[in-house]
Amino acid sequence: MFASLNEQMDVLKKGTVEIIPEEELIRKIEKSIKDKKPLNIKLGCDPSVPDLHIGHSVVLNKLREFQDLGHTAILIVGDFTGMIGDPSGKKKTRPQLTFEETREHGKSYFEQASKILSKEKTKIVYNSEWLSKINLHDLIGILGKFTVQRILERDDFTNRMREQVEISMHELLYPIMQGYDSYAINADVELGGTDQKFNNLIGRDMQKRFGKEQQVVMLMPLLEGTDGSEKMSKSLNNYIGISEEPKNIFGKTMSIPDVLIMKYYTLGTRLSTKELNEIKAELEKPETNPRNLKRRLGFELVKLYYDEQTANAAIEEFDKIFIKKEVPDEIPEIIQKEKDVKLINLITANKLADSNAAARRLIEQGGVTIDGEKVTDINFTPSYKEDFVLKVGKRKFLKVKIN
RNA sequence: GGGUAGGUAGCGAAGUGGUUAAACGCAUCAGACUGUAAAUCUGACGACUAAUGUCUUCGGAGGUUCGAAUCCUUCCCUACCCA
Repeated sequence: MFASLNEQMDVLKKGTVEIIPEEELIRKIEKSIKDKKPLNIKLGCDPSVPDLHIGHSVVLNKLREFQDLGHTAILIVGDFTGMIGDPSGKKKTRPQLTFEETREHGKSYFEQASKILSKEKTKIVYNSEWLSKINLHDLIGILGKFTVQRILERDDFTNRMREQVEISMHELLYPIMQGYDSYAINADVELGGTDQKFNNLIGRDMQKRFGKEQQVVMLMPLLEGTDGSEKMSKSLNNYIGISEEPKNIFGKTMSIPDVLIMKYYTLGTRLSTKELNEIKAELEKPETNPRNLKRRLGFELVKLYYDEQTANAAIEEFDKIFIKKEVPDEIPEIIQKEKDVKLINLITANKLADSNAAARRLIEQGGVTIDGEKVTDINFTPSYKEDFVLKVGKRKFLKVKIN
């Protein structure tokens, strides 16, 4: 029923940065094959994030691969820890969420994650189940097993100390609580991004200190966003959301720098090692135009979250707008009744620009066309005699109908 | 509780009485080019206005002044040192 050790390790090591310790994972898998018992794979999800993006998909894809190998995914919704906020990679204290908010986000996280995970093989638990039951007495017992130095060791805290940025008391507890989760659910393996190394290792410590078998920590790389430098995140607006419209998933993929193509293939899709090697070879050929591989990447991503047909349609639309510079098939329409509205006001009223000043700037800079004709007069008023297509900037279209 | 340094546009960071809607960098947007929402180059980047111009903004509130991000009073917030 389980794949062989080598097959499993091949899949699991794909794209993975670090396995701590690898021998222990091998041992666990051997034992699982022998006893026909799946491993518990823990993934903590952060309910402060309402929308999942390709960056989150990196660990989720790995978790899916574990599932495909027969193991059990345990998704821990950090509804309790979410009230603290993970200090990982943060320069500031996070805003604290209420319990209700974390619950809601947790639900939506699971719904979105289901696009990647196999629902039947996913156990979903909320860490408030056990964390809310810990009283101060228990907490003192747990805290006594760790030292201040051990907690302050982590980079984020060290940096914040150095840069004189505040650290709130409750943030120190975050790794402890997350580590306690591993103990509570008997995790065999904990998956996480490399920024989770510290937290995940505390989980290992925690299990050891309470006399349990220790989890193996598996770390996945962090995926850079479409800007090519920063980690993908919603706040930096360099993300590709997995629930976004197909044309946006595709378009945003086309905007990643060429150097990231291979990384996105490896971490964002679930192509096999063999397929990845083929793409890599192709990419390295001097006669290859990277654009074509980026197109295929965009196709694969849309296919993953929608289907093949939608993916093809997304390519077509992209070509139409950006290569042939034509008008897409489906664009928003309005019916314009008033006849003496100036173009500037028409643009602002339909939210194609934030303010009249912005609309004026767009016209001045040559970013506005009517039926393909560039408009440069900022005082222009359309005649409103027949329907026309208004294009503002690179990708905002509006069909104005006269009734 | 005492002391010190701070809080400036989406972010970072200049500016310490008037030519400051506020340098510069990043981000963003537009144009040119192309292999594309890549790269590069050019430009724009508070709001209203056809324009001259007007209004709002430098943690909050009040004040001094012809004139304040800049001076005074008071309040709020943060870091560091001492206790």
